Amino acid sequence: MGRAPCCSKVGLHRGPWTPREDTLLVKYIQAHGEGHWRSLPKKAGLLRCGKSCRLRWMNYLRPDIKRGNITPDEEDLIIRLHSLLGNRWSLIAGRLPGRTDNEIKNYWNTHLSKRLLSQGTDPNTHKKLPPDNPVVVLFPKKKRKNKSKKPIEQEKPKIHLPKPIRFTSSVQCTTKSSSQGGENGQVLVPWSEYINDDENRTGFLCYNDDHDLINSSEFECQSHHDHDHDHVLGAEGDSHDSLEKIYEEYLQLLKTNEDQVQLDSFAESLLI
DNA sequence: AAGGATTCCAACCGCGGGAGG
DNA sequence: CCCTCCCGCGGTTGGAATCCT
Repeated sequence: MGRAPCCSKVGLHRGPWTPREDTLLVKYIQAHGEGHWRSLPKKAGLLRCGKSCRLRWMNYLRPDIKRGNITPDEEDLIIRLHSLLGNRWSLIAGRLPGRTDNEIKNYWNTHLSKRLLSQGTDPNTHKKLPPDNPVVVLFPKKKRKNKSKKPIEQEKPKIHLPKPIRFTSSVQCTTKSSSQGGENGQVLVPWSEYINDDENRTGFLCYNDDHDLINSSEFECQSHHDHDHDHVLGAEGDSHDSLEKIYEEYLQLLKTNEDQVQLDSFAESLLI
């Protein structure tokens, strides 16, 4: 007998979220906090399943999401963490302030894996491909209907690490200065219009003409986050050093778990 | 300009694991 | 233990946007 679906699909909205749905979700979470996703939609007045609400919040509406291009430093860190951790996107995302696992996964699949291949590196093993034996990688051209589960998973080192820590972002604010209207017809909705914010946060949800959320990241550091990691992140504008420190921190963790960990040769070479 | 091909990413799906009864 | 519920994760998909011919 199969597992029951997470929620009844009958009568529930699917597909892209509307600004109104975003508003309802943000308001509810601000008032009641995250969690209890299963019951959240009903209480919030949303015709969505809990998973959909959670995903929308985690990947799009959270105030600490950093939107915009992945920087070269972030790319470098993603590649190096992927070489150590494999497709553990949530772990990788946990070390990239303001980035979500979904975003990193998408970026890897659409940009980084292809770039590694073009550079003659196997994106799965991070080893150099033999030049006389080019691997033909079949990127799915379009819409595979075959829903068969993933094939044999590649061997990856078992790494026992603490749960990833989400960093709240203190990202450079591109729209903060334009208090009511963004550029190019963007509509900036102050966060305070969505929520009763008693945490003294500032920022906006930024919608364009088509009501697409462009940016919701313009927040100062929030009160309830791990201050022990603030120094790791460092000050704004010091992202390169911060990312380096994060990577160093990972290496340190790996060193302390050497008896549990079988690193692949690439990771081992990094530890020397 | 048209329309087919490709890219990109938000959203969905199913599974596994932890917590609690 | 076993079962159920819930959450979070990683793989996959749909379709809008963009590119190409």
